[in-house]
Amino acid sequence: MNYEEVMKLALERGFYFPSCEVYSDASAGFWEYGPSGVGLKNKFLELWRRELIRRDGMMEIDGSQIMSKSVFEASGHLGNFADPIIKCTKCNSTFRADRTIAEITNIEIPENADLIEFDNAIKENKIQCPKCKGNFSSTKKFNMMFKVGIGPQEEEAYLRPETCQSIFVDFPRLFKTMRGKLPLGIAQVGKSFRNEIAPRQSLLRLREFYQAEIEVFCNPGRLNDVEKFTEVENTVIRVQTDAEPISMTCKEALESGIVPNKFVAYYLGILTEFYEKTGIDISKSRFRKLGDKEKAFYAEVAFDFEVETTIGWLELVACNYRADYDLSSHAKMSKEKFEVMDNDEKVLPHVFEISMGIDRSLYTILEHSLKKDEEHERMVLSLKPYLSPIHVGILSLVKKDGLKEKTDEIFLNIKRKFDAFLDHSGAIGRRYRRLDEIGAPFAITVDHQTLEDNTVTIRKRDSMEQSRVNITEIDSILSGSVAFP
RNA sequence: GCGGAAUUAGUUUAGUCUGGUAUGACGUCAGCUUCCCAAGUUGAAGGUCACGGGUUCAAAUCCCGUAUUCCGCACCA
Repeated sequence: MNYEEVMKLALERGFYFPSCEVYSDASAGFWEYGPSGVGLKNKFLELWRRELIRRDGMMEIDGSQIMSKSVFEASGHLGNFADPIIKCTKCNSTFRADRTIAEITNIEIPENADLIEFDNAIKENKIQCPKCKGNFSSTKKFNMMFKVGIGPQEEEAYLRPETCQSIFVDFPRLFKTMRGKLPLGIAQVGKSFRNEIAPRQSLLRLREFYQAEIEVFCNPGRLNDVEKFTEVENTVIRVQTDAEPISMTCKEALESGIVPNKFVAYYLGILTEFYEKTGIDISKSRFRKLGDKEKAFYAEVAFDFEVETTIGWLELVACNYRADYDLSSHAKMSKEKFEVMDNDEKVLPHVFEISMGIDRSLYTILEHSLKKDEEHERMVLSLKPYLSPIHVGILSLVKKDGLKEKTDEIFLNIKRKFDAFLDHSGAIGRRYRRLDEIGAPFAITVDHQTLEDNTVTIRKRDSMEQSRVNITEIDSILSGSVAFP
């Protein structure tokens, strides 16, 4: 299904909707999750924990969203996260100074150069607005971080533009107190904030968004010393270096040199295995190897995990080999020691990052799972059972003759263990359709036969098939069917 | 941020040119009916027509501003 269909479902069924929508001064780029969206998000994260955090023996932390100025001085965000911007005084259009100058004059000025350099280049080459030939204002820095003032002195601090900085600054303590051993993965789920110039397309470009980030700390001398690589060596990943993505096993990707070492190959492998279990169509995915110009300022090697949707390829995860960029910067700035012992060797660990955009992932899951069943005139959200906001609908075929009471009793017995939804009202077909739209994989219906022999029917969402089971079996059937893989 | 289009109930939509407080569908709720796939039937709730200002006896409708959404450009760690 396309963006519009997903949007309609999201609004009608409580997946997500605009923030503060009752006020007309609500800002762009802020959206909230409704009950169905939260259900899906929580289960997605539980899957993430199982497939990445627990599988690899990582630690998870939960850091502050507001962090001090020093953190971002060290991280480079205060310098590099800002673009040099010029504005046309006539038509008010905004341009990147470095790119506009390069386009018109072929003079390359690094984006973190002194602002006066841009101004001089504009003056000397008489650069005018490409749109209206107007004159440019002097160059300014536009920083995408939200600045906040702490306490009555309004001490300068920032909302984090990525969650991972807490992982870096917490690393020395975590390594010491949690008996760390390289390689060590530290993960965090939380919100990040970026003052996007043009937020758009609901969950795809937000100013306040969820990330699930993993930073794996490693000994740079032992990047091919990865025993667990055998677990994924035959896992097929799709990699794109130039024109088209190609399917290959992790082993082939490693041997061909496209992926630099076993360490990176292993994580690309388990990441693919995770996404496969979300129900996203992996045949529409690719790890796109980024060229020097596209990479973030801290990355040595970078792969974007992207998935094709009806609105194009979406970047869901950024995989960056950040080397010792972060730890050495924080060590220098804070004067703390970030080296650790790896066996008998003292090393400043390198970092491989798996930075996942949760909101975009959820959108993609919805788009890939939402299907139109023409034959039965219905929309079906074919979520994996373990990701569905509702596991099971508990329905009475009719309300009378004690069926309602029996249905209530069944609901009461399972509601703490499963996400169950009780529904008595309206035609049975409509109730099934409603459950189909929020992705509930099962519906249990109480009918007259239930009162005679204690059995109910259980309906499967995708096939619409029904079978009859004893009430005492419900728990074990559901437990097996909605369990994480 | 620039240019264009749009904004009417939970969703979708008529009405806007030609000013007189709004139409239909689906959905929701309650009842009747119905032992299995959006059925039938009776009834109900839900809109200060995005927000602010102006013109007018009167504004969803005309004018101005703002916000948001979508499309293109630009941006995107």
